[in-house]
Amino acid sequence: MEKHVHVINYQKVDKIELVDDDTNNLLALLYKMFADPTRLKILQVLQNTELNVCEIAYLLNMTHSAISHQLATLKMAHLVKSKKVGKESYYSLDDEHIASILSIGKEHVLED
Amino acid sequence: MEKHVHVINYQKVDKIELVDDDTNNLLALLYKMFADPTRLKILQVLQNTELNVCEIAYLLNMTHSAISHQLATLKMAHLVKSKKVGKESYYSLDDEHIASILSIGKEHVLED
DNA sequence: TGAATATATGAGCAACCGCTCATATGATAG
DNA sequence: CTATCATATGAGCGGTTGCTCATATATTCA
Repeated sequence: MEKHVHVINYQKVDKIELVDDDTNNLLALLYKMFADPTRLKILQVLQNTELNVCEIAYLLNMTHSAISHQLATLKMAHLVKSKKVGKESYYSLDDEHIASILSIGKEHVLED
Repeated sequence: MEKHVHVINYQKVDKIELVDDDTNNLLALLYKMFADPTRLKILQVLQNTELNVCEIAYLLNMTHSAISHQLATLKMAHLVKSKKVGKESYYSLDDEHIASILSIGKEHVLED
């Protein structure tokens, strides 16, 4: 870290409170789930209805393996949940904030 | 892509419309800006007031270079803007959706 | 002009990420 | 049981990212 005297307005700056690091890392982890086109598409198609791995792979035109990996990631982040029905696993959204986050993002993207 | 016959409910699935890829990639790019703890902190401190590079580096306890790089990234994504005042560059938020996205994320993180 | 300060920027590197491929697990049907 | 299908999972590889370090640019002041 540098040791110079800098142009810092301490009166202004020292009033600013930072979110604690743990919360911040969790936040970053959450947004990271939305930061990949594949995961975004998965979350989008699950907004309509629950789907199994085959159906998602078919919709996104990707391998089952790739989809399964991403679903595991999304599940760890508590954004989707799954239920077994026979051989298939049906996935659905597990968070009521997902739709809000997606729609605010879309507002930003579409207004340029 | 696999060639098997899968358990796909086409009646259900073929009704689902995907967002076009360009929009989707832009969306992912936007969320990527929130997916890093350093950038998150920068956006958080700028919610209070405009700040120069030194002030942000001081608040986050990081080098000026690291902060400057991240600010350039955030500027490219149109999330912050800057104005020159003498030797200093003052950065501020450049998007009214940032606060919304941050607060919804916080709701998700804090309710576990 | 020259020194000092504030910021920007390029190169480089370790760590991470998203895919593929191979393989394992688990369920159902014969 | 065995074969098959659906999914899960581990290893590994190429591309990306976020930092550091060195350097460049820009502004102010003596």
